[in-house]
Amino acid sequence: MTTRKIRVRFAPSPTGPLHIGGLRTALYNYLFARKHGGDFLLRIEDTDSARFVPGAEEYIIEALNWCGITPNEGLTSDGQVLTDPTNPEGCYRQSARKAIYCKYAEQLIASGHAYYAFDTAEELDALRKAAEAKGETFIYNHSIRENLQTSLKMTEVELCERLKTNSHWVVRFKMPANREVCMHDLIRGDIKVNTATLDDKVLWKAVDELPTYHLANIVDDRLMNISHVIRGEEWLPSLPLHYLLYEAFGWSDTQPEFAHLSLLLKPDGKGKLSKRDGDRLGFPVFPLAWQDPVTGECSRGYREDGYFPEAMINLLALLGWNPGTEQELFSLDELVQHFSLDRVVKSGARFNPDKAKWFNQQYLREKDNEALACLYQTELEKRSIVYDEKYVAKVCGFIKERVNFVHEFWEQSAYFFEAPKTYDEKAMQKYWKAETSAIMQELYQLLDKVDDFSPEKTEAVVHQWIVDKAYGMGAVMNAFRLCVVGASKGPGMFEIITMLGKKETLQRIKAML
RNA sequence: GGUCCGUUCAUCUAAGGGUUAGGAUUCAAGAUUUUCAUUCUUGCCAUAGGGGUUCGAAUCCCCUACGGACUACCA
Repeated sequence: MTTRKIRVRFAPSPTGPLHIGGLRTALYNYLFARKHGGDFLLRIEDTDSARFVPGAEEYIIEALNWCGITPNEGLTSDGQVLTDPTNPEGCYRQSARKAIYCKYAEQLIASGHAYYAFDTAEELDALRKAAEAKGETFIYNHSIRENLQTSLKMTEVELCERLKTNSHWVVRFKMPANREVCMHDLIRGDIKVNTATLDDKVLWKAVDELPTYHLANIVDDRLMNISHVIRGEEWLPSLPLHYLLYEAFGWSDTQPEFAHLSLLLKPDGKGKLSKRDGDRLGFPVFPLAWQDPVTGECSRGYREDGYFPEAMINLLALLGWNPGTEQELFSLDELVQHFSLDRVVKSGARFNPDKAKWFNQQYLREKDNEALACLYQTELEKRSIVYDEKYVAKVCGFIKERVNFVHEFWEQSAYFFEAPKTYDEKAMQKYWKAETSAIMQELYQLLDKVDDFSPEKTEAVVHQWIVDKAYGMGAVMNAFRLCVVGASKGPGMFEIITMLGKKETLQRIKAML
């Protein structure tokens, strides 16, 4: 192992909102960088002009920012570019780096590792169909490139003429006919592929006159001194090409190490997690809500659904990685401390919405009452309910173990702010008997005489009365709860009535008489 | 079809040749509580199948099955 500085990048394509699988990739990159005191850069791979979606880049940056996994180089939260002083290019959006890639594409052609191809999409389509009809697979490689319109069989002069008159050309990589490529992946170990099964990938596109992922990615990783490429498994089949590209450029010595992460799978059924699963099963697949600028279609987000970013990070971290201990709750800093690539799981992980909720619940409970009150206040304001912070904080303390999300607070605590409007039917049937009214009447009179409405005092008085009359704890308290809460739920009754005060408590009993 | 990757409870995962295969989520039961929730206890539930190698295999090798990714002038 060399002492090379650890530098990793998250390199999304701005073709839509960032998926939680992508977010996990970003997280692992971030953790790895911080663990080793390295750099984490954000590079935007916008070389597909056809699929570019306005707003996607901003979305990606905001999502990373929300999770607290911000890059220390490249595009940052406010769209500002943080530049590494040793990187004179200083640009992290690939569309702006066209001239750089152009130079390297030419270098590859000059060295005989790539060539110009003039066939059109239609011609290739026809060839593909013809092969299919014969039951064969069409591969654009050595066996076919000699028969096609390429620079390989043209003289310098012919080529110049052709390039002048025909602007429609691509640059393709000249894949060796039969070579074993031996690769190494930090998660999967050694992998071997024969180039005979590979094709002459397009490196430079004619349609938008931009490089493809393969070229831009290799050039940038080299120029930006990337030491480790941590990316999704969907790139594994391209790894031989990437190895060969490094070799063709003569860059094998500084070639980064690779780690391919398995994909996130659907909670049920077959295949990888998709946007549709979220809609179908009722959970978000995106960190932030997103409205498609073209169709206007809306997708929900974890943030808007009430998840805490800490919970999001925690659950994503454990989906495909484990610390080797039984600890499950990790702050971002703790994750940094414990993270290691060799504890990343090889197999794909099904996403589990239940566990996601559980994580949120854990984090909600750990928050102090004041912080929760602050969040709850905005909910209360929507209902035009005004109470002071201290009261709301106490309410939060009473209910935080009964909910998973802040938006469930109201359902669990409305009775702290207004008298019940309805009474739970099943509870009424169970606890409201023929004699209950009379007992509540007595309770009303009993409490009316108590001036100190502290939990200790009211409890002492009511207990004594129940014992004296031999009414039975359950019979009285459950009915009392129905009067005050309207349902069979909530913390201790004496805590509740202290919060409400004497006047409100008596009114609520009276309403049931 | 081809290439590559993968396969331990329903789900996320631990066990890097020797354990009654462990934990968490979900689900179920019980205890506690004036109710609900919490908490606690318990239960259900797994090494895909078949061959090897070995005194001994979830672990190493091979085959099969299944799953996934890729197979674009998309990333």
